[in-house]
Amino acid sequence: MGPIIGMSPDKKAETPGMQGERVGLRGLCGGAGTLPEAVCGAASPLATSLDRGSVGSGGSEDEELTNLNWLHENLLQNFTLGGAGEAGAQHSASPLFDIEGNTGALQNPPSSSSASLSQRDSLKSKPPFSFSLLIYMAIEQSPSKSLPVKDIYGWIVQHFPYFSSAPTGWKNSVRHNLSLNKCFRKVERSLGKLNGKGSLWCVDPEYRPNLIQALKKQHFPAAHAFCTPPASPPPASSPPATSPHRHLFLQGCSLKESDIDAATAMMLLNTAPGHHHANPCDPESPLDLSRPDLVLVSSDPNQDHNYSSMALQRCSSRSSSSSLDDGGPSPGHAHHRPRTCRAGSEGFHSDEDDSDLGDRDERGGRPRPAPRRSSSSSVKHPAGKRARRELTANPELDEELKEAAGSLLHLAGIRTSMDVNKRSAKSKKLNRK
DNA sequence: GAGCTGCTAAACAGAC
DNA sequence: TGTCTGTTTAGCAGCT
Repeated sequence: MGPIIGMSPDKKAETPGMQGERVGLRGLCGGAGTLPEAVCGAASPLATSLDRGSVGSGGSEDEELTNLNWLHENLLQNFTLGGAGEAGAQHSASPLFDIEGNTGALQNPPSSSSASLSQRDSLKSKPPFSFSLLIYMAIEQSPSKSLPVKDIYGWIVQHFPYFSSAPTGWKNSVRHNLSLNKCFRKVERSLGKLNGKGSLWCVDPEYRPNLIQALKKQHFPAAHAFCTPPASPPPASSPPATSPHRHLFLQGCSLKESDIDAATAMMLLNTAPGHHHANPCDPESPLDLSRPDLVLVSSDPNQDHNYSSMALQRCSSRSSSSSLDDGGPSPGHAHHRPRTCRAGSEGFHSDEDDSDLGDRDERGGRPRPAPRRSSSSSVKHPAGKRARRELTANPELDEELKEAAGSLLHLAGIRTSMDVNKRSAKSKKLNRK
């Protein structure tokens, strides 16, 4: 996978403030970077960045420091503030949350220091994340693990004020990413689409590891902020986009600092105990979020674990390219449609057999989508997928179905992926011998 | 230099 | 009708 650092080094003259953050995280963490590895190292990147950020705010900080500031200001602030910082997060000049948990920082007007000036400047900088990661973060931070495009916009704008003043082209990019990126799946919003147009978008669990790995590669130091619980819990009325942090705080502290990075932080969003909950803040959500069985992407840790375990295994067995788009499944794994969720349904892939009929495009086996203007049909697909996914959300039932389907297909002479896996395993063993 | 990846812009059509 | 949404294509640039 290529430059996942995203917001790729600019090709054009962009909004002011871009030049300072051009170096990006790669510049930070690159071995040849001007900053020592300690900045990106596992020892205490957060403290380092904070120290540097605070020290460097007054003077001849280089671009890397600017980036650290950016990380500090944008991410630490927005993430650690959580729901409590909702109002503040909407304003680029919102005060930082003290990493030590001291909310006293909230009392200090940001305009009182020179650092706040740089904060405001950097907040208008383009974040060093690719759109796919931004979307991923937005979706992952939603309680329902699914968001409509509009909410994704909102999340991005809220957490990255750069986009609030940026030309609207980025929205096109977001939509483009949602459509094109296999990591994101469209979900039927509800029966009848009572709540506006568009669908919900969720992260394909199968590709979540890819996204996580992409985040990992960013060495997102601010993720360590997830370890720092806020002094006061966010209000219950905290918006869905930030509420998951509460869970993050709960679990993050038990982890080694060195083990925590953006990826794990994001994972914690999903694995924090008791994470699954309804979305009280999203009355519009037609999904009954309190019922994980109805939620396409379950937020239940166990469910999700089972749900994506196979995908994880597969992803781990895949090439380490960590491509968001195409780090995807090996050719052996049928992926007829990018958004088709196959995670957790290994061996129950009757759809795989009928799929792959279409040719794949040049990018890593992603099937070329249906002819143009097929959006309506593609929208209808998730229903079947959802049903399948809901079935697979129950491991026992899933196993039964797998076996039943496997038996039927076996009788019919169709080799299921389960069989394929078994055979491949056998063949591997034989080959080793 | 090729291939891959990501970003951007544009066009188009359907849904609301 | 206008806006939003989703899809697709194309071009460009950076990285490996």
